Order: sequence, then C-alpha cells, then structure tokens
Amino acid sequence: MTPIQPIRGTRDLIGEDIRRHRQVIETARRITETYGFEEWVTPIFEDTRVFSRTLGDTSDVVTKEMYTFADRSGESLTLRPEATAGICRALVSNGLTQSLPQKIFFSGPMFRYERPQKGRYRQFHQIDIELIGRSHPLADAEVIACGFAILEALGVAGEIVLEINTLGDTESRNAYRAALVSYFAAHRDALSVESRARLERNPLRILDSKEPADQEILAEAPAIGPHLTANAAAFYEGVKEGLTRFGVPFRENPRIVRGLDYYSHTAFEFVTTHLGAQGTVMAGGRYDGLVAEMGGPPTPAVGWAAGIERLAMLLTEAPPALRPVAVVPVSAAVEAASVDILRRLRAAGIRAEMEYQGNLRRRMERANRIGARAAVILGEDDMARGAVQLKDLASGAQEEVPVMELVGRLL
RNA sequence: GCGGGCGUAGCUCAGGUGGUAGAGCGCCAGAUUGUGGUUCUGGAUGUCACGGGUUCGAGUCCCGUCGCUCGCCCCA
Repeated sequence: MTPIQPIRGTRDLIGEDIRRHRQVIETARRITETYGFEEWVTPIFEDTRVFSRTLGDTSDVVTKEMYTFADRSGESLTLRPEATAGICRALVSNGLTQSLPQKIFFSGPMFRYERPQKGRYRQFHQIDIELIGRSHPLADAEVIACGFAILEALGVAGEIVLEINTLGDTESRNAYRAALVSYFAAHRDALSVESRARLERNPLRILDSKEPADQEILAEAPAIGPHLTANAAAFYEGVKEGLTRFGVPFRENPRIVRGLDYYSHTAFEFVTTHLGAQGTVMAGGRYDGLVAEMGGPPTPAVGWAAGIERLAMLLTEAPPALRPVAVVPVSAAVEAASVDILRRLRAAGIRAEMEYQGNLRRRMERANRIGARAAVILGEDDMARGAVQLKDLASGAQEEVPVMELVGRLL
C-alpha cells in the first residue's frame, strides 16, 4: 500500500527540529515576559471577515493565499494567515479596549497557500508581540528593542541588521503616494510589467521591487521625507531616539514598505543574508487603524511577527536533548525495587528511564543508545545492602552508592 | 501562479553509451548468560517517487503526475 504523504508545505517537527523550534519560542516567552508582555492564545480559525476586512482587498494574502472553507453550517471560516487581526478581534471581543495598554505575546501556527520554499511552508509558525493602546514613539522603540533582545538571546543578532522606515501618517502617505504615482507614471514604459500593475493598485510596493528593470528608476524615485507632516517627522525622530536609548543599532532604509493596508508610521525589518530569498526574519510596524477596522474604538498599536522556522534555521547548533539516567535491574527479582528507584528519581525532577526487556548487556546498550549520562545498576546483592551501582557512562567509572544518597548524587 | 535542478535501502549517496540493483552509516543477530561505547563475524534492507510509452529487455531513453529543492512572485 502506498503510504500517505504529508500535505505539501507541511512538515513534522521531530528530534532536533522540535528542539530548535522550542528554543525559539521559549526564549521569546522568557524575554517578552521581562518586557511586561503577557501571552495570549487565540483560535486557529476565525470568521473569514476578521482577515478580509482588515488585510485589504489588494493583498495577495486575501486574494489567493488563504485557507478558506465553509463549515457544516455554511459559515465561512479561515485558517489564520497572520496573528495581528485575530489579536485585535480578541481585544474587541473581550472588551479590553477599556483596559489599555495591552502588551501581548503570541506564538502558534499560521497558514498560507504559497509555493513552499526554503524557510517558507504552508503551515508555518510565528512568534508575535503587540503593544496596543499607546501612540508614543517609545512604544515603537520598546517593541523593536524587545525583538532585538530575543535575537540576541538566540545568538543570531550578529548576523542580522535592523532596517527601519516611516510610512508617515495618512496625510503624509497620501501626499507621498501622489508624488510616487506621478514620478512612476512619467517612467511608465521603463517599468516592469509587475510594477506597472502595482502603479494602479499599490504604488508603494514598487519601492521594494527586485526587478532589474525597475532598479534604475527606483534609484531616482522621490523619498518620503519631504512629504512628511511635521507631526509624522517628529514621530519618526522620536522612534530613532528611542532606539538609540534602548541600545538597538539600526539602519534607515526608505524602501521598506508594507503589503497590508493598516500600517502607518514605523515600519521595520530584521534582515539576514544567510537565508537566501527569505531573508526577513522579523518584521512589523505601527498599525493605528486596525482595531477600529475590527469594530473597536480608534486605538493605536505597534507590533511585529517573526518566522520561527527561519529563526530556528539560524541557530548555529540545536539545543541538545536532555540526557536521562538509566535504571538497570540485573534480574527480574529486583524489578520492583528498580521501579521504586525510578519513581524516586523522577519525583526529584531527574529525567530517568528504565528498559523493560532484555538481559543486562542489552539494557546497558540501550542506556548508551538513549544518551544516558549515568546508569543506576541494581543487583540482588546490592539490594540486600540498600545500595546501587552508579556508573558514569562517559568515564566508565562505577561505584557503590547507598539508595538514600542516590538522588543527591544525580542532581 | 511562473522558471531551473532533483527523486535509488531508515540516512548520505554510487550505479559511462539500456542487459533483472550496490557502498558507507544505521538496524538485527552472534563473539560476550552481572556491564554499554571500541573491535570482529554474519544477516535483512528496496514496487529504483507514481503512471504510461519506446524496446527482445528500462534505475538508465521519452511523456505525464506527485513530491522535494533553488529562484521569481508574495509576506508578519
């Protein structure tokens, strides 16, 4: 019979893969806690409108990448393609717009129907933080600083660069968009086909085109700076000052834009050159318009998301598996006593295992195979003395230890 | 959605020009019935991704499908 294959773009996390994955999540959980973020868990699927209403009609995520289906009652549901929309829905659903600010840490699976590639899967996983209810530039700086701290704790910050930009407020962005459209329209014939299409739908996106045909035109394209309102310019300065104060190095990149419509002001990406085309490892920005889109009051917010798979790939070495202690009864007569020892070790928080079958040699082999750091060998004569043989499996040294002292020796 | 590369044992891979499948690692057993790792000996690896075609004969050539991978696209 032909074995059933895993769904395209999904993968099993086993062994080293899950240890890397956990390392990312647990590091993020620990660091975000010190920054005052609290973990939320929201449903993996939502009413389709949670995403269609907020992500914008022009985004590819909504138009062709969502896993959308009707449930048995005919309601349209969607497996979440990103975290922020669901978090904002939860904020409104739980009446928490009355209890601001909220600082949220989040991690879990996301789903997008994309062509799989290195670091890109159809079920992928993100860590995400959101700071909702503060419009001060220090909020942006703190959110970015927290992300940077996680990258540092993972030991990958050295190969990653933070790039930031501002999209301005609505007034700034409209003025800038108009300037871009008139500039690109004047060079329309030289633009790539894709970029000509974007000119109608989403002209800002032309800025991060990788088409060689566009590069020359982009080099001379107007920057947003002159179009920023005084407020927007001051806000951007405030964010940069804040980053300096938090000790986060950054580089300004006027080409950073956002594909989703609800962003304003700060946009940023942590980028590495180590992952080929999928080089953005953590990205986010300010989205002051989103909570209102979800039916709540106008509420400022800033956050980021990061791909766990990509971070896991950047970890230079996988965290090692926890090495157990192997309990080895020499004969069936001491099996019950061995289980007592097993229980005693586990109750003390020591990872301990016992093989159920095979002779002594077989069980010692097994102890070695599971990477045990030590073997606790119990024979009938040992039991009579209230002792065990404790063998260090690295050095091979073995000595007799009274059962009462065993836990202390292994902690 | 578009383009390139690749699918042979559990893993990593070898198999000029077509002639019924191999290595290393790992696995199992023994040397060794109260002591693992090292060593030695023996053993099993398999619809050659799947389906069709060409041929006396296909792992090898052709077509299709599926999957993986790299890039494009897209993206927190």
